[in-house]
Amino acid sequence: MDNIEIARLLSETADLMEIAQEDAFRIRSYRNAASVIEGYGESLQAIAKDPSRKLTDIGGIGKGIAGAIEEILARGTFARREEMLERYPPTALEMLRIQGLGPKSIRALWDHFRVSTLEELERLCREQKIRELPRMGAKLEEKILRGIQLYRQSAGRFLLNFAASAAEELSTHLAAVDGVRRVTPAGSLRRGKETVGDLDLLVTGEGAEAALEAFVKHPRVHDVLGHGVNKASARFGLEGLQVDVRAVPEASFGAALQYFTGSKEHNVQLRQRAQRMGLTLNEYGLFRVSDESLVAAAAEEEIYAALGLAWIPPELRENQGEIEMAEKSGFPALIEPGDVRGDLHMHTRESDGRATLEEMAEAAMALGYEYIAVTDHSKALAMANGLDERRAVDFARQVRAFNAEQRGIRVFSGLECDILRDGRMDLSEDALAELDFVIASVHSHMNIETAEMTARLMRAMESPSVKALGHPTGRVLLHREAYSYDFDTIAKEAARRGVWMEINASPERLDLHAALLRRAKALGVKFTISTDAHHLKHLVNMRYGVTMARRGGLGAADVMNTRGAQEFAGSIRRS
DNA sequence: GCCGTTTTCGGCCCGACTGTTTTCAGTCG
Repeated sequence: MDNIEIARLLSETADLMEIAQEDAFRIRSYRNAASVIEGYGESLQAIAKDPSRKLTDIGGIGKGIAGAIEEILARGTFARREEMLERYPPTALEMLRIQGLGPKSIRALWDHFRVSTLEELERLCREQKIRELPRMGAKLEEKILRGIQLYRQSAGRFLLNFAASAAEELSTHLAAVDGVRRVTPAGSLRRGKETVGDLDLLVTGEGAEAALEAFVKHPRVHDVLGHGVNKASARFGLEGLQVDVRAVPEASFGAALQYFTGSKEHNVQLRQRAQRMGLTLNEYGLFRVSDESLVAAAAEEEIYAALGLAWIPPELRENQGEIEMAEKSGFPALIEPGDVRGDLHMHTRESDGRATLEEMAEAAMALGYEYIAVTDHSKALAMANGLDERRAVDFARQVRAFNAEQRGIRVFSGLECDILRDGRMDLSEDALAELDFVIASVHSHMNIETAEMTARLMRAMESPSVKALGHPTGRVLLHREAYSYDFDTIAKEAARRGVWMEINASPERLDLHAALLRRAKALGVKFTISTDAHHLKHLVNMRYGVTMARRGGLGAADVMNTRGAQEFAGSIRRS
């Protein structure tokens, strides 16, 4: 039982307690504990086992929740959660994910209709029954129907970091089997797609068949859907991510990797190309049609080369013009994780982060960064304890003192300043001018009309302090659509003013995405890649942002935080 | 349920929008 799962059980229970309308502060304690545990560096299981340690020494965990955690570690659940699940169906948790439905409405629906499935809820909306309840009407029925639709679209897909950590866990497990030569993720995970439907793992070596056996016996693998000598499929973890493990002969590894990496559309194009050349391509290799002789199979590079193409980075294999590029000129070098020299968006305890400035700086230094910008929220985000003018200026002073100590990393004082509804900055220009690096972000009024949102962002960029637009589309993967504005207009203006666009590396956002990155780059925009870390452990999410940049065809030169500290400092200096 | 203390009980974050109302509850961030 790892920390993430403990956190999930606590947070789930908090959701159910909310439906049960229990004391709001008690619920908050559960949520707070869940968030602390999720970001906690050490395994709670290890701490619980160690007689010299106490769970209650962790801030946010008191006697009650420590008891719950011990119960979870002993038997996988705890009394209050079980009690809640008896009162409300597990679908109540699903309903909470539907936008527009909150705990009170779910409670009312349950009390009056005993709604226990999404299908029933959908039917009640269509039959216009919801409006029979107090304070509920036609608009809400429509909103719920839209919400259910969005929920269904996102169901069965998983965030990139979830798929990556599942892949790592399983790869380690399978690589330990005797005779296994290598375990390689393929599919949308290898392409770095924002969300992953299922996970493909290729295993080579004499032990490959034994690895399939080990896979289906893994403690977190269940619901085995199929298990032969070449392939095993099953579900992984509580979330039920489908995983396909394939045993692949070493001699055709390249062909298999190419085939199972996809995308489907990319592969269709490749096969058509092969056909035109009198060749045929499948997961076993590239063959001559005339005499069925093998042309290439062992390595991807050989296959692409035999098709007259430069090797195509997996992130680009989406049939978006990459084949034409591979045919003509090949690719300019894409940005690599090692190119990034600093992280320019993170939060500390000053607002809604979990660590201090010093802790963040130290962790960033351990990652090899030369500099960071600490960018807490501004006061409009009251729930995040955002900074007002006085605190922002104090903070800048604090950062100057930190830098004076020469601790081996440079910190830029920053702010993620809210863009108010009318496009004004949340803090005065005087206060913003004290800071080194101001990101402007939208966190409210996200459903306004296209024209109004466009004007709002245009006005935000008028502030001379604004250096970058944070999470520029505002999308939250599997949860919320991007807000609507004229992207080209904003990108052009950003390019003209030298305002950079952020690639937010948080796996929930990955914002901007590939298509908009291409568009913005073509319009002359420069970018930053930053993690938006709220915990120390979020700092490692940088790699997902780099993946996104690669998918958008960016090189190191397009990204400002690949510059060394000196040069970067020069680029944010006020003229 | 946690925390911190003026140490065992009181405080814990809040503003705005939406859709439903006719003064506000529920949701969201």
